[in-house]
Amino acid sequence: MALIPNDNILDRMESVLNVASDFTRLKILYSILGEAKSVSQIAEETGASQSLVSHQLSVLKKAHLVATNRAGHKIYYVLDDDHVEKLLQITYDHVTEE
Amino acid sequence: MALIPNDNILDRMESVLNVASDFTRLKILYSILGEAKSVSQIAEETGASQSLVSHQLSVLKKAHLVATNRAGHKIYYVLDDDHVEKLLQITYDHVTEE
DNA sequence: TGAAAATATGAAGATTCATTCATATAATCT
DNA sequence: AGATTATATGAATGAATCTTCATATTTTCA
Repeated sequence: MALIPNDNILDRMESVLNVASDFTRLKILYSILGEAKSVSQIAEETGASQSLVSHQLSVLKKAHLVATNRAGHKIYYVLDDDHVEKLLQITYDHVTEE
Repeated sequence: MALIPNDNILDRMESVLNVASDFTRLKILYSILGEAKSVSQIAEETGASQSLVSHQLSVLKKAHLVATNRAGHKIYYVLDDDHVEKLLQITYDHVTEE
């Protein structure tokens, strides 16, 4: 009964979900959930290479899923807003419940 | 600070999000949100071809985002559970709020 | 200024995937 | 059984994308 959103909104929804739907990027998002981390910290914690983490962070940033704070020559990444954490939580619930 | 879920859970999360992250499939999900619809009804409402809708419904069903009820020679599709509707709502909110 | 540390970027290969077209299966009705 | 309606499936193609390797940029400090 709900109306289908217009194409512009669907395109943006597709983009957000698509960016979230990757093993490495999910690991990165969980890595910085609740605590800002630098690129090298993220690489170490996720086990992914520096180059891969940097590439994927730029994808996440373009899609506004993460944001940055510069401190010296380190760059700290954080989740962009609460929606991202909620998205992770609901997806987690969906795959773990029953 | 949150622990990164194990690889098995991340794989399943990636799969759910990936399946949701497609223009046609998003249209289909909204089409059956709140009301079961047959394949032909979905095709008409979304403007996608019968073949494409059938292909994408099978993708959605394999990922447990939709479920089916047979009635005569029509097959009615519904959202699998509440998480799917919540996933749509949060993603919608993320792209429309500011 | 030069070296070192931290991050970003470009190219390339391999894989995945959305869509279309044609055809097959399944169920209903006469 | 045959015709019709509803849905599913297989092959093929073109486009998108994840990852690695090599290199570039940026910032700090001696």
